Amino acid sequence: MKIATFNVNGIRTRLPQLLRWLEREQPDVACLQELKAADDGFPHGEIRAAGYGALWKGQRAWNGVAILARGGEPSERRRALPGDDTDEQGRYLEATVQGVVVACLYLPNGNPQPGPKFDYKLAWFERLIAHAATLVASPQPAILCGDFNVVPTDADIYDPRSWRKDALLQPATRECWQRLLAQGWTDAIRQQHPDQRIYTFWDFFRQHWQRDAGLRIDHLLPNPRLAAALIGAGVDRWVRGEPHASDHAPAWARFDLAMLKPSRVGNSP
DNA sequence: ATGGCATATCCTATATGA
Repeated sequence: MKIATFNVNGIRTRLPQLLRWLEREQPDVACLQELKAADDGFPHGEIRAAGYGALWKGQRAWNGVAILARGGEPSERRRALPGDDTDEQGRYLEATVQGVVVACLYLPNGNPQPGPKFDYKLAWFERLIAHAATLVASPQPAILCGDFNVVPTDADIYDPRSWRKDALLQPATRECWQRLLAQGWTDAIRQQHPDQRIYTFWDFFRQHWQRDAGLRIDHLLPNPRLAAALIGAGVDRWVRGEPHASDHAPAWARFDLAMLKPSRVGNSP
């Protein structure tokens, strides 16, 4: 089972690129972020025609997340993080696909920092950590994937010097990331490639893509039960080099679900 | 400190992104 995450940066503008990627890479699950479209602007017909069932939480102009499932329909579990009923932003969606709990998230950017946007980022992160605690120890396989807007270490960026004040590299941001992983989540790409420079985002400025000056901010975190079946991870870099590309490339992890022993939950004793 | 580019909408101007 190949699970992928892709910040499309506008799903209507990016639809041709998205469909080409789905056709070529055939992910079983695709978590999308930054739809930048309201619910009724989601191109459900085209995505269904490409062979994918979909759940989405839209928002006009900004944010917005979706979960696509190849050859089936994701089964919805939640449409927002718990912990703040006043938070209207479309940044979280959770569903079950083929028995795997898939959380699609778009963590706030947080710039400029310090300031209210950075406060919102950290508060959102705390809500994620609290909710993730309920998923990590589950006997059910689960995975958190999305645009975390976190550069975990200085090995995850081409050169940290000009980014030191950025919200993505702040010690407080990285401390939240460490605390999340300490629950037992596995950073799939880093686990599979401990020493490689791997990026998922290259901004549109200063020829950063052409110079491979990127950041690793899109992540896939399986819980211990699912991590036992992890057999590969990577980034579909070719997508970033396409005409009219998003500034992110899709990241993915592959699991051999046959490796999982039967769960005690939902099975006869 | 600013801007480089790209996307969105209240679209020839402004907010947001990372």
